[in-house]
Amino acid sequence: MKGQTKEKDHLKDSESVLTDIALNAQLADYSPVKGCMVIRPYGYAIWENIKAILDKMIKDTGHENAYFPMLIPESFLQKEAEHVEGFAPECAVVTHAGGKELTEKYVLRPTSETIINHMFAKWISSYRDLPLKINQWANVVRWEMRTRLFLRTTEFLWQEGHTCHASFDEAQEETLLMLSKYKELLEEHLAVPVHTGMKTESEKFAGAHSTYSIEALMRDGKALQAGTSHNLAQNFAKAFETKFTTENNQQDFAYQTSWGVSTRLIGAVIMGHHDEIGLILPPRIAPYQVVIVPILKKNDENILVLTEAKKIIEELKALNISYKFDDRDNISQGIKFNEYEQKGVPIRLVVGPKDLENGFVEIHRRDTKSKEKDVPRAGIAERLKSLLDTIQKDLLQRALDYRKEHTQTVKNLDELEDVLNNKTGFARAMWNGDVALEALLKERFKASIRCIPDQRELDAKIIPCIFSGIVYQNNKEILIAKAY
RNA sequence: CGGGAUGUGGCUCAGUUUGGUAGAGCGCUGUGUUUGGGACGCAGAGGCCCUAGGUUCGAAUCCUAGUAUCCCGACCA
Repeated sequence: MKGQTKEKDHLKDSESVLTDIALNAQLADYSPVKGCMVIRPYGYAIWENIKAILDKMIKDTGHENAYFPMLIPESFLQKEAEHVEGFAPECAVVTHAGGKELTEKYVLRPTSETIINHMFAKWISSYRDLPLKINQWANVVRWEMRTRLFLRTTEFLWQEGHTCHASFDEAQEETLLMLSKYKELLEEHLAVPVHTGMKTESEKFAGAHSTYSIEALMRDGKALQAGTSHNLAQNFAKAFETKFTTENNQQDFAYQTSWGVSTRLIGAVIMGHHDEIGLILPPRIAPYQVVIVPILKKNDENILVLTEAKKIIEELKALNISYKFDDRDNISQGIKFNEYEQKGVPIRLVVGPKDLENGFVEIHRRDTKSKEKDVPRAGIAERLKSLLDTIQKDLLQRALDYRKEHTQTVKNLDELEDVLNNKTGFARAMWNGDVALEALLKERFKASIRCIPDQRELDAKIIPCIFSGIVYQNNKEILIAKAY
């Protein structure tokens, strides 16, 4: 009892919500190395589910998986000026191996544009070799000063897509296509609504021509960049001489893209769906969608209960519902209930002797915390299947409603301050594009321009630039928020 | 890299002020009684007290240095 109260109080403290949920739900644990985490089986299962969905999307859009090495010659990073400047401070470097100091140092990949371009240059010679569309699932290392479980760890897992095209427009099309796939992944499967849009110069990827991102809103009112897609144009191709012969027998540099999402998505799910008890998982990525808890009594009734539970399991399997059957007899059901609630299992199905006698079972919905007794045993699998769909939809709707409540249009800095400090969430505004004013946002409000959204909602002829107060039709619409 | 906190059985911590050779709760093992929302009894196992020096007859405790992790800022997916 004491433990329960303590945990609940803990969760109210928003600063430790992420840590508490990740640890309590056994998604991850701290490693002996600063900033690194161990992804535990339950957390990794979520990643595997996300990975399976996205991997199919990637393949369905014509990409192939490959694997490039983790060690990159240090000189590679230096070939692209902006790139080295952006990544040098956060690179871990291998200086010794085989008991000797290395002549050329190796960088643990912070991202793979350089080594991949080195290979692309060898593989591409003609426009007939294009487009070349590669993806890899890998780990990367970025020596961040401050880390948080899932949201920012020293080593993390991700996928990075790298493509080469014969024209800028084709690369641009690819950049936006993958951005839209990310949006689909987040909204349809993780139930996390996102804004798509372009990053400002100061926020774009080091070495890119332009960067697009998906921006999600967490339940604490902060924004999270949940994925990025870059049009690299010819920046890396020029640095690595990734050239091809055109149809007209001219030499041209390849037009490239890169795009990635990481285990940060699990952080997005945690911070996007939770309550005072703990995690709430969307059914489509839950390691198990239903947990079956039998009520055991150490007598003949158990045989009935266990036999019936096994039958239900067969029915769930037939409908492709993933499940966990917890028949441990040394733990009371109360503890089990609490454990699976903290883990965010979408539905709990309780199978007990008294209910079964009357042909009933009991269902508990994690997202609404509602319990339904006397649910007919007959047709339970179909009932659960449709309930899972409902939960998936409701979670997205809940997040959409939350985002709507926490998005305001602001016309001046006072209104912005009110949103950032009191209402929290996104502020939608107009901006004249002045970089100095963007920097002021960070200094004065500790907020940033999350993106120039694709979905415009403001009228540039009416809403003035939030900094200058001037109305001008070429002002850009922006989304401002405090971010992770 | 600054600021703060903390390193004691698997976990959460007490003990440190005032040195005397280590405790509690939970968990774990066995066993019995329980069982429809966090049960209880009995019997057990389990600890280089972060590391290295120093002071002392004697250090978890005092001194010095180091180290690690967490939290808060500057940097970032």
